[in-house]
Amino acid sequence: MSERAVTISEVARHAGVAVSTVSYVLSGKRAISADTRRRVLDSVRVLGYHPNAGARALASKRANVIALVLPLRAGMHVPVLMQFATSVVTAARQYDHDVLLLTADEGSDGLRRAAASALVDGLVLMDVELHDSRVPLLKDLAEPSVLIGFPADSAGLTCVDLDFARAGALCVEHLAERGHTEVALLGAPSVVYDRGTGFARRTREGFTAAVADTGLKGVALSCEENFDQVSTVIAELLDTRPGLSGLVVHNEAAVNHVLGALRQHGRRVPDDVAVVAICPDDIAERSSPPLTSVLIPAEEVGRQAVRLLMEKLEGHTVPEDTLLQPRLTVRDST
Amino acid sequence: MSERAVTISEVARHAGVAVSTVSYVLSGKRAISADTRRRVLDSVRVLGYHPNAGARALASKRANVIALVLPLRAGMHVPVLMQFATSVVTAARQYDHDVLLLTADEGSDGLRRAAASALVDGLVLMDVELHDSRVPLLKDLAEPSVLIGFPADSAGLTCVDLDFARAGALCVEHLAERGHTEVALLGAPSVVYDRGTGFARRTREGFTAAVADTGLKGVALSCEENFDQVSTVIAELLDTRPGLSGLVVHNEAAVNHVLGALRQHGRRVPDDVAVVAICPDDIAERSSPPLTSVLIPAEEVGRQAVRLLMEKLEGHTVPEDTLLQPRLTVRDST
DNA sequence: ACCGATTATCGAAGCGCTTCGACAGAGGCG
DNA sequence: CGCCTCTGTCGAAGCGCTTCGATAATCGGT
Repeated sequence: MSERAVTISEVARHAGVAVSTVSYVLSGKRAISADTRRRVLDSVRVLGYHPNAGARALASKRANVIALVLPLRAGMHVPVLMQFATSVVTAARQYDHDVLLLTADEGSDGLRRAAASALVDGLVLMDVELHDSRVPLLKDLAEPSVLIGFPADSAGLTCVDLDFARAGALCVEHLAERGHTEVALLGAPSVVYDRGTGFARRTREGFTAAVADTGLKGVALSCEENFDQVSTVIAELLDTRPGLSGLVVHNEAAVNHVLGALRQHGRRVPDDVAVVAICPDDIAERSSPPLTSVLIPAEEVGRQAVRLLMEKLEGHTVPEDTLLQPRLTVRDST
Repeated sequence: MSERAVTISEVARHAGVAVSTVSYVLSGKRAISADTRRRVLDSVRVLGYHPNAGARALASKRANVIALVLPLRAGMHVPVLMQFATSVVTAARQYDHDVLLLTADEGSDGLRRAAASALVDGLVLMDVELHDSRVPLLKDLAEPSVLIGFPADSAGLTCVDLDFARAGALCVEHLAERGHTEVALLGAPSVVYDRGTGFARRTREGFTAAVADTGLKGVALSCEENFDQVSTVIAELLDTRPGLSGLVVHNEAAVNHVLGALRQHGRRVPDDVAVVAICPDDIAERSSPPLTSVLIPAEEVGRQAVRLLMEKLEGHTVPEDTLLQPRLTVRDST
């Protein structure tokens, strides 16, 4: 156990200056002579001074903490969510902010509490539904917020996400270029569509529209996450659609089951059936064969979300919608 | 955007009492007449008062926030980590605390900063290695901490975890009871063992000891997480050990690959090979066939970690080691 | 050599809360 | 009835920091 915490006044005394001078050295909000600055910084180092977060928050009305609101809903792929979360934390630290983790079980009250108590300066919300109960609250809060994902009506909100519609279309276009004429989308579990989760629906819309545009035959299905169900769906698909030769899989948990089921049914990838996935690179690379895929740029999304939030905290206005363009990486499955 | 935040003095004025009286009503630290209490609570409700977290932290020297230190290392199964994290958050809220999320990229400095600035009152560390660089720092900090997992030398620390050695043994004993005479452990990726992650090694030790105790033949292998490598390992195993009929799998990401590989090699589960997994119930239940398994009681571990931390924050002494007993659920794979 | 502008620093007033000691008033006891 | 003990409430003193306005020192221009 170490001794009592060092305060700013001890630093001031040690450096032979006023408390306010130390504060200005640390914040850089007023000009300070090089000599004084050095003396102060030396004292800070020698004494091991760390500003008290509570005092700072009280005096400056800025906690330097943002909330990350992360409900963990059924059917969501947790590793991807954690990629977002990690990049939010990393980005926040670059702006000298910390991250408070809020989960689902308090519901919207958690947001209200954290905001009203000035625990946090702003909010990043993940796993946004089309009709998300947290959204009305956001407009009520004094604190700025950024959503990762789009609700049905995003007017007045700041939202960031991969352009999933475009991603879905991109997969279809790739298969079309490879000469496939009949394709299928295996999407999220049905519960995710039912809940109205934006990204799942938008991928499906992009897929469907692109199928129409390119003149292919195509069908979009939901896809559960256990092997037997995947195997059944694949069997049916192969059975009822003999012309089918291209598969788009937008379901991280099921993607390996899909490959397993194709193997089980004697289909080779990519010779008999081509597969494009929308999933993180590590999953695509680790599959057998490695999958052609559109990755979800979680790191970039998280970083942008934080950047936008920081802009809003500065009082700047920011674009409402930020859609990141998907990129397709060709591997061995198409 | 809502109006300026309500302060305690506005509540006091509204209720016709002193500021300190409001404080005592809210904290319950002094006796207050029923009548006054009611008036104050009414005013709190009417005005929508939320105490300012910074001011409270400054005056009381308690931030009511704990840090959750969660490095996301390669080879760790993220959904399981998130189960821990979620239960830590939920449990913390029950003690009226919030959770600050710290990740790896700041290293130990993040801990030091959060602790020294009084941002947090205590720490919960996850993903502990046998020789964890964060551990020496902990003994230096004034703030109490609890580890989820055990380092090599846990003396002076408070640690909670599933008794993985016992879990490994339990799986072997179950297979022995079922009459199997030759078994294998498929464990974590080799990088996890190399890093010296406690839970992987302890499971292996428990497995090995139990194999010796029960007089079975057995081998413990590490296990990578892509299908081809799993398939190769399984093939070798079946080839070189014709008597092998029991498998213990301690690798959430590989467990489905193991089943796929057995299927590929024409082995039926459980008729030809019995499989016991150490993994969350949802994975075990969703597999085909549903797996006999020992689950990792993430919710319980997280809850205990928080409970112990809160005890320490109260100044109580707590046991150094808390090992939760594993329980095996029999399903269709053995 | 003097004046106004500029630069560097200081002191003090809060930020909103908790907590300590003080103190009225009520109640119990001899 | 006086004294003492509780109860319930109040006022004030911080907690450690930021920020505002004031002031002293410095400087260039004439």
